[in-house]
Amino acid sequence: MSENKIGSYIFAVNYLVVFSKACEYGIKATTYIASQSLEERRVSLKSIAEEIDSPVAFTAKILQTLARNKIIDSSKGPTGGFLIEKKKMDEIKLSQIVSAIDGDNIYKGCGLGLSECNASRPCPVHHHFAKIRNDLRKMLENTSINELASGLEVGLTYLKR
Amino acid sequence: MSENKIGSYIFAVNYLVVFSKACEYGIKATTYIASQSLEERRVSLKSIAEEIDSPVAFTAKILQTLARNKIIDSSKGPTGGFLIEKKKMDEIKLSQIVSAIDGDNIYKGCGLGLSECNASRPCPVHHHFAKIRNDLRKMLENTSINELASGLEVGLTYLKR
DNA sequence: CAAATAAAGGACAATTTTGTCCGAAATAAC
DNA sequence: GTTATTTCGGACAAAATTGTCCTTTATTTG
Ligand code: FES
Ligand code: FES
Repeated sequence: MSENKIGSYIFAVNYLVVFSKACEYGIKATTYIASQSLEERRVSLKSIAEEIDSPVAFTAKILQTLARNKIIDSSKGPTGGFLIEKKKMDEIKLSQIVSAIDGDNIYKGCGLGLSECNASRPCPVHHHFAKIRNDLRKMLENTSINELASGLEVGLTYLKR
Repeated sequence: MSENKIGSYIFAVNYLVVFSKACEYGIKATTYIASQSLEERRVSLKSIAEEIDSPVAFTAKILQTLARNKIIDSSKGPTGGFLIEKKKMDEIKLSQIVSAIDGDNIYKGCGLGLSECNASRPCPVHHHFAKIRNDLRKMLENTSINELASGLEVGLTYLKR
């Protein structure tokens, strides 16, 4: 992380963030749970946090949100843990995870923070921006958890470094 | 802004943020200053903040940073204010503003927060993500302030609403 | 039924980002 | 030189996000 000064204060940089931390953890957790569900294994909070390299308690909050949104299935008690039904894996898209965690009305925002992105009254970067944002939206809507989990299972992708 | 619950707390959502607020204000301010500089007018902090609809004191910090980075020119005293030399406008790209405010090593980050984005050890979304991030980088590197300022001057684009 | 286990949930703490306030320094006009 | 104006810079405050701790609730096993 580079440090840069703005006025008197220093603030550490968060890259060209697209997802919040909560979302990052949510996507990674869901992917990991799915990959284990492919093998009929329920996974515990602890093992998830370890596998995706995330703070345990914070991850718990996110999993609760995902469970309330029926994206993942949770059960308490011994042998409990998290699971995703195989038949649902193809239906669950990245966009749903993002919506569950960061709320709806996502892709709508103006790149320069205008209260509304509107092509008939565009901000200076609208034309440049809209295409990229649209590509991102499409990508999120077209990418299924099944796809991500498969890549992980086969050892093609990784969840930590 | 939608409200969404994560666990016990409620947090307001910041869209699929790409720029920080500081960056947004920086881009808008620079664009406005440039559009006025095309007409040989220096502009004051106050008028900038008003025109781009941003908090005055916070905007001041950002303008200071941009001035230190020689992206804009500032002068004190009566008749003082901010200015961009016409001959520099073609050279100043969005990427420079972003770097000045949010620091360097921007476009490098992994979409899922891995410590490093690495194609030979990719995260599950790397393949989907890299293209979008690259498009964004190119866009920022190719868009000049002159271009943005011209659109604004002609009344094709807007800075608030 | 008791004990052990694991998620749910509430309260709270740390950090980061955003935003404010106010005096200092520079400069132009008188 | 004094005054008015405008940016600079430091300290501080608020808000949002990220992260922790601890108690409760559900469930399995013996
Ligand atoms: S109006 Fe700014 S991105 Fe569309
Ligand atoms: S490794 Fe995650 S985006 Fe490249």
